[in-house]
Amino acid sequence: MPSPHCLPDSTEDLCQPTIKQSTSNIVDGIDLEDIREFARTFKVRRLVLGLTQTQVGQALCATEGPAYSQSAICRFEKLDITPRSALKIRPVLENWLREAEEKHQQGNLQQIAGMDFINISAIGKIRKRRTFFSPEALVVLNSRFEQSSHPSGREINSIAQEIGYERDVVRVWFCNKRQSLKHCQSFQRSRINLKSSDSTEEDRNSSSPTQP
Amino acid sequence: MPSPHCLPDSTEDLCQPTIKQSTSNIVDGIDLEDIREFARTFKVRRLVLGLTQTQVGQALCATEGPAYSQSAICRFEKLDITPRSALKIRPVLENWLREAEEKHQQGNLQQIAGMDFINISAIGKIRKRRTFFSPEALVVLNSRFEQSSHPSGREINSIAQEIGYERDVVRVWFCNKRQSLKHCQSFQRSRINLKSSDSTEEDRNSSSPTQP
DNA sequence: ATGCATGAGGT
DNA sequence: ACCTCATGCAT
DNA sequence: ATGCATGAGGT
DNA sequence: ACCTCATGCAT
Repeated sequence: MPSPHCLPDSTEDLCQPTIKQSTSNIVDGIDLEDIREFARTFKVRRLVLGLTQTQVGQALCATEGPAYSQSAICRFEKLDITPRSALKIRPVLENWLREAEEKHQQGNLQQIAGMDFINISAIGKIRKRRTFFSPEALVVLNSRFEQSSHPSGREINSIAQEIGYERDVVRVWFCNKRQSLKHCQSFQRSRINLKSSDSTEEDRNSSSPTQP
Repeated sequence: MPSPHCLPDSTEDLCQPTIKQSTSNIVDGIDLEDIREFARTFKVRRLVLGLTQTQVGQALCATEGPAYSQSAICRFEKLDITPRSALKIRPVLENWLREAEEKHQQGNLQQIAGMDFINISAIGKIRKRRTFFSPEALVVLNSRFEQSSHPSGREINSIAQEIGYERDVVRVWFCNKRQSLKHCQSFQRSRINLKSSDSTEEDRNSSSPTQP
């Protein structure tokens, strides 16, 4: 398990970079380059089979082992996941792909993708409807986040009241915001690149937005 | 040429839908299904060659015929273009692909992608730096756009002043906003779908955002 | 492809 | 009662 | 992949 | 002087 609590309010630092953003080739004894190559060929072979990410996800539901959603497959192909996650998903996709290609060799063109599901939901708890924040609310949320990424309970109450959304929805927004920021380490990395020799253009066009 | 001026301020209507969003199979005598299939196999074969969209774009620069940027290739593969555009790009990609695969059959693995360009810019006019609008400015712009998608010269002046950006940058924002909206026709199309029979849940969770 | 929601596991 | 992390649903 | 910029062609 | 449309650059 990695160390906990490594976001000390400065918008810097990172815990679990995604593979895509990692520059090194081996992390925690995991060969990232190997995973990168598999992700690439997986995508090619999936497309050759003529299948969408959604279809693969449905097909996985029909197998014995663990299943993954379209979202997970999308993130795997983009390498938008931590090495640890990739290590879990990879064998599942690998095994499924092998079997799918075998069936394809024979003529079972129909049997590869899972049947179109008759969405058997309506079982168990109903999931809360997704909240959409208005642009105005997002302005407030983001500016509050810049002030403090870990607002206290009282602060959350006040923010929720200000923008007119449920308290818990605001709390979760901060959780998700923190989580997504962790995957954004590559922010401002290679800056000293080769450019035009003079700095004239650099000065001429200040990118400061407020200048009425 | 299609009819001009078909955005009568109601956020409805559409002139040039993209192929992706078109539901019919033939438009203006162009076989969309045919283009869809080519786009799919183009992507597969590009990936089999191990090339990125960027590399294809660079390779096209090295050929005689017309060249296209990575952006154009991306939009073609996603079918995020009008049928008319697709008809222009398609033969270019088709010819390039054939030649690339021939070279690949022989062993010229290196010669397929264009050489890494030593970006010979700094010739001719310098392009204006891209403007980034702050979330606050976007809130204003979008609300003004809802009021009127074709603000007069005076109105543009006043908006520019209000948000503190150059007048022309604001004008162009409205142009681009109108343009991108045209490609968004599929907004609210299939609404009468099969759902849970009762309407209880429909009422319980009003999606109106402001409810403090 | 991505933003909000869930749930397991932890303090 | 909060958090993180992996992951999914619905867009 | 996508938002702002450019330029051709048009009123 | 405005517009649309196709397209590119830089993110």
